[in-house]
Amino acid sequence: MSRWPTDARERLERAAIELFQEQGFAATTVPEITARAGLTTRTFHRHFADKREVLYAGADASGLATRLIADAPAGLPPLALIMEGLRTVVATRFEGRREDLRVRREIVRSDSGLRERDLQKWADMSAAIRAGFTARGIAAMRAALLADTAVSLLRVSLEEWLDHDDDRELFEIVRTGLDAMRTELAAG
Amino acid sequence: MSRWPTDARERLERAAIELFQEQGFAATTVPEITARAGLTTRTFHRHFADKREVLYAGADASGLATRLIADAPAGLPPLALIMEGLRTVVATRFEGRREDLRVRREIVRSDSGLRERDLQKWADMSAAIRAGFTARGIAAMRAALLADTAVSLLRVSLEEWLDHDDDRELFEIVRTGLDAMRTELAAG
DNA sequence: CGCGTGATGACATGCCATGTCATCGGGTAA
DNA sequence: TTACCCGATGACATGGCATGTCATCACGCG
Repeated sequence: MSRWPTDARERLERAAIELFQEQGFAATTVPEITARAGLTTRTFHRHFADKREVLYAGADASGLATRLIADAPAGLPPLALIMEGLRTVVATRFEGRREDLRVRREIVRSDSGLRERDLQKWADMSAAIRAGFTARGIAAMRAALLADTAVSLLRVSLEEWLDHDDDRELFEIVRTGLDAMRTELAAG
Repeated sequence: MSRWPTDARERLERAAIELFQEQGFAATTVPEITARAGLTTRTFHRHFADKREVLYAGADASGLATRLIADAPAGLPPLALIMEGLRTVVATRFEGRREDLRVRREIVRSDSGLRERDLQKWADMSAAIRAGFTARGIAAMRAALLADTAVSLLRVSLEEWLDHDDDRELFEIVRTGLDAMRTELAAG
């Protein structure tokens, strides 16, 4: 055992999300969070770069994307790789967490700073995918377009999934989105 | 004539960008900017919501996108509308400003907060396009995917254009990008 | 000629983020 | 066992951003 309970980070995270739900993100101060967690402000910023980052603790979709691309069979075409990757991401990070994700989405929507941070996280994921593709020898611009397409597909599908309450599976929506893009681009 | 020179906003903008180039964004304080412009901090925040926003004064690509979609002929297919819109945006906002845009890009790249703000601006543009499409009767998810595709095309092409120094025109790169996406999606 | 209006200045405040140093328990090696 | 190092936290201080509030003052309008 350590001198302090070892779950400081988790306590801060729980306290923060509770307070965000109770009072809103902007109305919650860092001292309030640390008071509820029994810690100090300085310690909060040792665990999280800023007040927004606490909402993304343990997310790291970029790391997962990097691994999935690196581990994919060499011959797999990029688009197939993307769909396989999205299937895994959906299964491990989204499926079964719909209510939790709705709560988080409401908090993010309520604050402009959080919306910007959210965009940054998606951009990080896109950058990771792009890097994975360039590492596989795909040209820069093609890799960037593929990465953006993958992220857009996932993000738009996620919104659709959270908006509605039917029992469509998220990945099914992703596949529908891909078909939509296909016909859109083929037609023009 | 007014009591004060009427160009307060422009003076602030010029002073800010000068200082950002001289010392960097983070190292420049709002009082420094206002001192150079001969104004006060409070006045700065009357013209710009925050220190980052000064870099996007008079940009408003979202407004342009909204107008372009609203004014487009009713029968025009979405993808054709996008390419026509991108041609206009490129011509009126980007073409001929390559060096200026490179300077701004360097400033944005240097600061994480600015990178997030930049993403927000692109997201605003995507939202404007999406709204324009839904107003034309296109279903929500299809509109969102189209909007993201348009913005991604523009953004990736812009990066390519700024990265290189040949005399390829920006819109030519956009067209190449569209072709790349087409073959990508058709192949898989 | 007096008054409203709009832009600015002056002042104060709350909070975020961060640098620095002290403290203290636990693990490690001699 | 003991002495020492390490890592996590507390305590304190500081700089800067963003914003609320009220006063000031020229201009134009009736």
